[in-house]
Amino acid sequence: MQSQTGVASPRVKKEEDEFTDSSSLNNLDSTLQEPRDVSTLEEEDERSTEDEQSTEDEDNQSCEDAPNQLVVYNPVANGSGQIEAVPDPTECQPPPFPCYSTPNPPSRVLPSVGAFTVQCANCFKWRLIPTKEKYEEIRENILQHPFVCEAAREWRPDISCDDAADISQDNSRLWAIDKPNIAQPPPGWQRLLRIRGEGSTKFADVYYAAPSGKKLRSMVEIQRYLVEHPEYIREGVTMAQFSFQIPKPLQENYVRKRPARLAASYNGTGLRMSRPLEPSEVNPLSWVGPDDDYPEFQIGGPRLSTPYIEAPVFDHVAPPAKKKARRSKQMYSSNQHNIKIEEPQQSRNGTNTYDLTMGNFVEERGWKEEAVHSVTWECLSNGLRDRVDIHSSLQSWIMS
DNA sequence: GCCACCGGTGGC
DNA sequence: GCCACCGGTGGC
Repeated sequence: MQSQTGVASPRVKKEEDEFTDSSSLNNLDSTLQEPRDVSTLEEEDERSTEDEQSTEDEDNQSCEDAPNQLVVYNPVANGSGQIEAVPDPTECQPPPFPCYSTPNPPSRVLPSVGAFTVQCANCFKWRLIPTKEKYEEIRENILQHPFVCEAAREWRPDISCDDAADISQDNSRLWAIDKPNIAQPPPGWQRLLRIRGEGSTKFADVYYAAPSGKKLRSMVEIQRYLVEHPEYIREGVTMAQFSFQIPKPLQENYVRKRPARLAASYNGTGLRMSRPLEPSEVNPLSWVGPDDDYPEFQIGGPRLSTPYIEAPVFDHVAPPAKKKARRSKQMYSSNQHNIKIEEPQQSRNGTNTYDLTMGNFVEERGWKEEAVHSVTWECLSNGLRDRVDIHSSLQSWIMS
């Protein structure tokens, strides 16, 4: 995750936002654009935040393309988590809160989820999702049922792909990519996501709040709780309805890296196996610059990891071949393609070809999802220039 | 005393 | 490096 996004939000309260994350997947469509999926925004109920605004779409559309109506969640105005329709946002300005553009400004204010957005699989524009519940519903089957703008007509009757994106990634916000297909919590249960402060060892924590209010923080605790409260099991609650997968922040270095363990750096001979490769050594995508330079790189892409207990994943989303299967940056097992990677614009190094599977490529250190979104994939193995696009990603932007 | 939050670690 | 898990603890 290279792309970083700054964020900022003047949020003052700590929160418990939940943020559902999403992630994107790859698909093999051959479209011209990079598809991204969804992102939503949302905020936790009781907590308040400030309004948000939408910004131009990520396709670099201009402000003039602002939609006639945006769905903005205004936690202050209504803490219920409902969204507020804002007619004709004429300006595409940054959110009204302070910018978090500096790399890692210290902050003791816990960030919170400001919005959930989902990317349309057809036009790749990001659409704000009005409520966390709706977001969770979309996310649950995002792989099987990619989100499209038309689906937003449920809360925005006239929306279509012709409308400008509701929001785009920029430095004014911290973005995070959610995992796809995370089951909706059982009725009466709440899936809570708490974003940790910058510089923490983890980006966030997921908790489940049982109907009783009891908070559970791991599958082990869930299981134990269900055993102790068989009534839930009788009601149909199953372990498959829980997932502690957390979203990934797009801002680089948001999470403090854990010092490398000594043993891991050496092979049996005592020789250092390899130093961490600099992104630039490994892949051209590492050149991806700051968001400002490459706004399109900010989109979180598909995080092809396999959901914990979750539902099925696309076949071609090769199970993140556990990293151990990584022989080198290039060779992977099944699903392999010779992929030519081009930076769409501002290329600093032309085109490069790699033997990578989509999934594993995404797993490569350094780039991951955003990178996938920002490149053009060409399948060279069959002589065609098919584009390999990501079509479903979910993301949230975090308010701090 | 509780608990939200953070840190650390074992396993992969 | 990532993830799941859980212990510790500061603030209430």
